[in-house]
Amino acid sequence: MELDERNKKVLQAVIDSYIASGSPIGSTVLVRQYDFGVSSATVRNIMAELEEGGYLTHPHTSAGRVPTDLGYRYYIDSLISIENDTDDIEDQLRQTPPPHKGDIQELMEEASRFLATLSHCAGVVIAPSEPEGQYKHIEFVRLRGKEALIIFVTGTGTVQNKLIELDEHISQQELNYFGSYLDEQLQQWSLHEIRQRLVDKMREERLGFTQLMEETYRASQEVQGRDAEKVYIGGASQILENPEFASVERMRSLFKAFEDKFKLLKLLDRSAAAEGIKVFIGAENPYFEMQGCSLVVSNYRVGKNVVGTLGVIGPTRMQYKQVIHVVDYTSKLLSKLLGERFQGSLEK
Amino acid sequence: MELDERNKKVLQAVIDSYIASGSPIGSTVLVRQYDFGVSSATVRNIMAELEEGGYLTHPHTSAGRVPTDLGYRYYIDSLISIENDTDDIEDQLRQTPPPHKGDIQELMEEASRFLATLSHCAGVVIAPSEPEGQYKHIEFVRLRGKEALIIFVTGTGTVQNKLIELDEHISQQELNYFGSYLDEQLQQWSLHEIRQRLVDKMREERLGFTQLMEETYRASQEVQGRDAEKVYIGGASQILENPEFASVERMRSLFKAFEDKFKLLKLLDRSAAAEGIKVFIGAENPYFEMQGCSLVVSNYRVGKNVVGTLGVIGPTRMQYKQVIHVVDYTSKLLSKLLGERFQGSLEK
DNA sequence: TATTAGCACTCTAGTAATGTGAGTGCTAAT
DNA sequence: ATTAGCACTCACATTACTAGAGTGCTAATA
Repeated sequence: MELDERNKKVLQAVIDSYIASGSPIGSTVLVRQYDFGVSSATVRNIMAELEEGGYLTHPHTSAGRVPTDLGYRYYIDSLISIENDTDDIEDQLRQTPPPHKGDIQELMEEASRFLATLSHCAGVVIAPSEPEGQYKHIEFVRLRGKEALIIFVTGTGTVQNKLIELDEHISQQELNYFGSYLDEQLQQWSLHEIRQRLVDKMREERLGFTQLMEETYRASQEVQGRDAEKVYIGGASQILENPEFASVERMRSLFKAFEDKFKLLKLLDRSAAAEGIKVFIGAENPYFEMQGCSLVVSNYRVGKNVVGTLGVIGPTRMQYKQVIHVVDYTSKLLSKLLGERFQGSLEK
Repeated sequence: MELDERNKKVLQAVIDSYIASGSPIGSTVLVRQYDFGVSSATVRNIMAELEEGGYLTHPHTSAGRVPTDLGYRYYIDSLISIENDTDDIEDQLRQTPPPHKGDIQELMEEASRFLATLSHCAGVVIAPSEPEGQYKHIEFVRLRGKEALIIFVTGTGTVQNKLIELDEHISQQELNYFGSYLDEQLQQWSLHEIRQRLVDKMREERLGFTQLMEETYRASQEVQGRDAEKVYIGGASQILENPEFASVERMRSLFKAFEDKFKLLKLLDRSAAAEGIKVFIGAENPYFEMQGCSLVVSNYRVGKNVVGTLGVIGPTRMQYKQVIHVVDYTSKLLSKLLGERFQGSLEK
């Protein structure tokens, strides 16, 4: 269904007004607030058309109109760019202290809180996966008995470690030897390649470190995914400020959903592939059965590589314009902050 | 005020019944449920006495009695041990999969969830601080430019790392040299002693590594506290199952409190000193202004050393008997699990 | 003297009755 | 095509009423 210019204007007005007030919008209120140059009766007719088109609904006969998911969709896709009054949020952006450098974990936590504070919704950040899994250094440390620790240091300064158990009784010297052997290899090869080469080496040469290699291989695989699995949720209580979550039942299910971070991960990961900002409205969210929630997601990158996802979860009735702006800003900010760290490692 | 045997029995009955039902307890209901051998009128008189003593209150004139904080206090201190019917919870304990070994972080997360599942409240665990800060190994890794990474490996296999910046341009060889020097020292000295010795050495001998030592010293201090600052909250949504948190306002403030992990940390740490299980009822909680919440805390240890705190946060009206049991059980379980890891390091 | 039966009194929670007002949808006039 | 006018609808708030659980007091009882 095509919308003519006037209908668009009314739809936008209804949604803007509804987002601002939270209660259904009636024709009289609308003409008083916006100046369409027509009477409320005409607006009523237009609204009826929009309802027929599926953009608006009625909670009940004698109530005003409320946007549907489709309405929001249209709003996001076609209407939101018409005007660009994001000055107020721009101010807030400048006033809110940005996440600062430090521990990667802290950075992620702060970023999620940053998102939450500015959007008044829950902020979500998925930790960066190491780009191409380049390691700068691999270290073996003997612990008691058969146990040893493999330490992976990435170019970004992230350190991962994994406890392994060795069958044979390998001395620290031997471990050091193997470690420096690996280090040498690391000068040329990415983790992915090393994995391959390790397996190859194991077949052709019968090195004494067969088992150790095998363990290292496994450990690197596990360690690889570990960071990427981390989901940081900040300011979840922000979302409760919203009147639509006044019902205890909804609140509870929302928080249950937050606790199941794995699902969230899947949800966000799904959108990581595409470029730019994505908005998922209400029932469009596949894994997130929570009704009445929207999602604004983007991803952040280092250089050309997308390394992580971040976004905002809030009620369907959220301040899309501002939230989109905030998410966009944060993703660029995070990319920049991470870029400063990664730079060195890429020129290795 | 002294309570005679019969009054105690009634108080216990009221609290038990109130904990079970959640609604104020009237005299008639009570005599029907428990057999005191007296009529409801007498029970009414007793209740009036108990109210005078401050153990019970009235929500309003024509309602039953509800325990006060003082009532709960008396219940915990004097009444709860009289009977010991924790068989049902014992069953659940056995049926719930215990936290298993693995990453320390995972272990903590699982422990907090374990607590939550069994107590139907929020579970809180504070990560173990390293006992006496013994390090097994210290490693330096050069990154780009002036940056370097110090890696601390504890006897328990926990790895901590800290990014530092060096003024001079120290080569990896020099770093290795200094690292092995430290490693050598570590054979004899605990971190605490090394700290001291580092400072001393810096004064008497004029080693070339002055700045590096200083950085290492600072880093170790920071790293030392880092783990202990971590608060794991599991199953926060469990607490919402409780009817007393039906009000959105209370729910919100509770979750806000959860987000302020630092306060929680203080709150729990305060109780870490004392032995055994501690119960803080309602307004007894100092930093936790949240009304109507109780806290059951214990700590866990490795060998003789208390290394961390764990507990449960729930409504004042919680199943104390069972929760206390669960917290006790979990603290012992965690001590055992950690003990298995630490054992090796202590015999170093 | 402690206990108990009986009864008047209190207060909440739930239900029904009622009114108000915002808002629609239709029709007829412009 | 637009608009004024009007009947109609429905949620929401207010009020009134009732039922019931529970207390606290008093007088009778063992």
